[in-house]
Amino acid sequence: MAATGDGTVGKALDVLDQIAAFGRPVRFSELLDASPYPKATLYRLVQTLTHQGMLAFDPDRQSYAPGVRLVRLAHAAWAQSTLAPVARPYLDRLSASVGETVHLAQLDHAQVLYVDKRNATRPIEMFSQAGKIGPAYCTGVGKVMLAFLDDPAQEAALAQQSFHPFTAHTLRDAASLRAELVQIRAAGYGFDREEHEPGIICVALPILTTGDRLLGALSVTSTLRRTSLSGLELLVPLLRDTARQIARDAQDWRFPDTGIPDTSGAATAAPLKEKFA
Amino acid sequence: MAATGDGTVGKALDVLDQIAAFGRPVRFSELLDASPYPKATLYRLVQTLTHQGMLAFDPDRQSYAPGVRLVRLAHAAWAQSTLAPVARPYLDRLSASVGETVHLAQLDHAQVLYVDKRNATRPIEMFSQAGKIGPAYCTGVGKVMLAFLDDPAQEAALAQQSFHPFTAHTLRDAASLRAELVQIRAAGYGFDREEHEPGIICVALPILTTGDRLLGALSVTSTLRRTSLSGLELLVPLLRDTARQIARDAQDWRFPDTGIPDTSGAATAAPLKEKFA
DNA sequence: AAACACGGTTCCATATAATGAAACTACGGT
DNA sequence: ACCGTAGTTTCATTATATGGAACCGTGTTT
Repeated sequence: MAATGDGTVGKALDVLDQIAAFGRPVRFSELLDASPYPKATLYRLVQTLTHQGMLAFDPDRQSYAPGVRLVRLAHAAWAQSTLAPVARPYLDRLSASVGETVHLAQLDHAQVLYVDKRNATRPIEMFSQAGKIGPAYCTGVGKVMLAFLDDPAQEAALAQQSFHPFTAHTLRDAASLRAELVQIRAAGYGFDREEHEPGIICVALPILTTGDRLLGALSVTSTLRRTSLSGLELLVPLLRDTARQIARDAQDWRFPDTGIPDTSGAATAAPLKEKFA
Repeated sequence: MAATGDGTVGKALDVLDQIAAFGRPVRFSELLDASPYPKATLYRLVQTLTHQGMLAFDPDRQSYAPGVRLVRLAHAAWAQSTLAPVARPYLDRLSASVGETVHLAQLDHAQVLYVDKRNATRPIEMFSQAGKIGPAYCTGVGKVMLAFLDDPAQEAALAQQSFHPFTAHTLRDAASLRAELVQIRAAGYGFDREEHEPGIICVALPILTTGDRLLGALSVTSTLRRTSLSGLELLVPLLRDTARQIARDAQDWRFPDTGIPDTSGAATAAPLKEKFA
């Protein structure tokens, strides 16, 4: 984690992460126990974040949770900095044609970050699932993305995997994972062989630019009751097409007119430019 | 906007907001033009944010956009600090029974923040996703929420409305809005009469605690081609039930055991507690 | 009831980090 | 080679964050 180090802002964001990691509202003292910062400092950081709407304080429960301002900000992030908006129509199409759960993921801090998803039955596009993170070493999308990282990045990422044994099939160490990554790289796709949840399997492909830079990954998930690894493997050509199309669009992805000085209609850019005593 | 004022962190978050508001990647100089901060200061703020993953820098385009770390953080915020997780099953049920677009919203800085959504079975393409914000004075959920704010809060919120005339039906000023809010408060529900988009109408209800504290709002949206205001009005009883159920659940909403000292299994809380020279 | 412990909040002298004017560098154009 | 624009670094100054300790309010123990 490249975190702490950039002054006060870094510390504040640390605290924010820490609170988010709890996954539930936390009391100040709980935070303090787990924090490297002294009481008064932590207190002020939390105050500032709360005041800024990055944290929400529940007076009843006397506890802090990530605030709604994050949801607002994240929408912008999701719409601009993830593959989701580009990939959307392709995911829809893919989802319609395979009828199974489809995931779109990117790599973030050596972890899998799901940025979009299609359920077998119902299409829902937002971060009820998008925004969720998962382990890289035991998911289809995770392994595939690791496989297509360049060597230094891959090593760095491997070093950060926890290798928690979720199932009997979970890879146990960096060595076996490394071996599989080689295979994945050669094949161009990979599987999750019940490594994360028993009975759940998936096939995944990387989304690569023409220059082989890793953008993300795509997967179709199912259960052993419904299909098999070789069944999923039949989807590879379709997935490969989809991935390629997404990659192509992602490269073309230009945002409207950075030249024209934005004399459009409604409020787009922020006002600001006032004094700030 | 309660923003600027809390030191460096406040400024950094200002900048983040500003960038998010652009809605597209921005160059440093564009930012500078719209920023109250001097070059060097802004530069360092942006650097810090980028280094922290709150911003993403695209070297090709030489521009900044909100970063993926926000998506991760927002997932936690969405799951913990919005009505969405509580309301989910009720929205599903409502959506299934009315077959029209359903929105769940909360109020954030006098604006509407959509926190969840169900698409119509025959979807109409329009705005909105979770995390998206919208105006309060010309949407069903917005007006309904304003109506059930207590007086000082309502006045504060009214003062922040822009009254941009989206359509011929958009309310033009605080006076006419205030008049309608009184009616809405009396009726217990409100409409959007093509005030935001031509042809689009909706009926909305507040979600209130037993103590009449405003939690959020719920709406069903449709088009004039498919139904009418009186058609939508027929849904009010169903919506009222749904809103009440959500409110009830939201109040019961207790998070697991703030008492037990968390000696559970996997990695939940953050590590930290290391030195930070 | 007094003493205590605990979570939370405020103080204040000090250390540290942020500031911003100006100087500098890297490009792209001419 | 020259200029202009966009982005980056420097450095003395100033403002801000820091954190040990004291303080407050509330619930608990003796």
